[in-house]
Amino acid sequence: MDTDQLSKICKALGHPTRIKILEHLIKINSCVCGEIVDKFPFSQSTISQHLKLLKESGIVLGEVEGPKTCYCVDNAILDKFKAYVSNLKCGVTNEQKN
Amino acid sequence: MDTDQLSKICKALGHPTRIKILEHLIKINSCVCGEIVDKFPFSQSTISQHLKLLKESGIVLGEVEGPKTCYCVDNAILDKFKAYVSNLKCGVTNEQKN
DNA sequence: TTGCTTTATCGTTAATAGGCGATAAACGAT
DNA sequence: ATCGTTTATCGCCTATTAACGATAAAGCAA
Repeated sequence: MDTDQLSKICKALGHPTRIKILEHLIKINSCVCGEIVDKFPFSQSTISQHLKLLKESGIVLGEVEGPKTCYCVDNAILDKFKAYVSNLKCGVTNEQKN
Repeated sequence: MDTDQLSKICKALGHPTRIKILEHLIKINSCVCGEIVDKFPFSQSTISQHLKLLKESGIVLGEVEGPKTCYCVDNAILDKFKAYVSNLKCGVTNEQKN
């Protein structure tokens, strides 16, 4: 993961609602858009937009299932993100691979 | 660390230049603004603005030393940030304290 | 086909971000 | 008191974001 991709993920997580959506997806593993809409005090279009940004950052995947869309976390990307953040420490910070 | 604070830090890191500045600060531990300006292809005002955002997020501290300002990482906040991200995993995700 | 449900997109508005040059402010030195 | 250095802020412009309602699009059911 390079700086650009990391910054995109961070940007996607730079909004409390999107963090909560991500945490929700992690917790229940997979979720249809409408169920997420029900959990938050925003309109369907707003949540759809948040999901779009999360998807564009790569941290979330969306799969169309009939008329619905099922969202889930991309665990490979999440792991890379976590690894990058974990490695933010003195000296070793700038040498992590992938 | 709550969702709002986390989202602010993520937002601050939602730009590649600010991630690089943070990594630079981590690597050399402490740095005067001018030295950072020299390392990046942007104007002094732009870098100063980036530093301001990093400072407002809490991840970076700025200390005035005479005519200069010395920036360094707030390791307590950085550690909390890293802990929060590390705990983003199935089931346990939403239960971490401070 | 006609409808129903679900989700994505469009259009709008207000606010925020990113970049710059110019200027102000703070301080040390002369 | 003035100058030089360093950093912060202002003003400007453009681009992006956040929110909404309205509408389109996709698929299932009858």
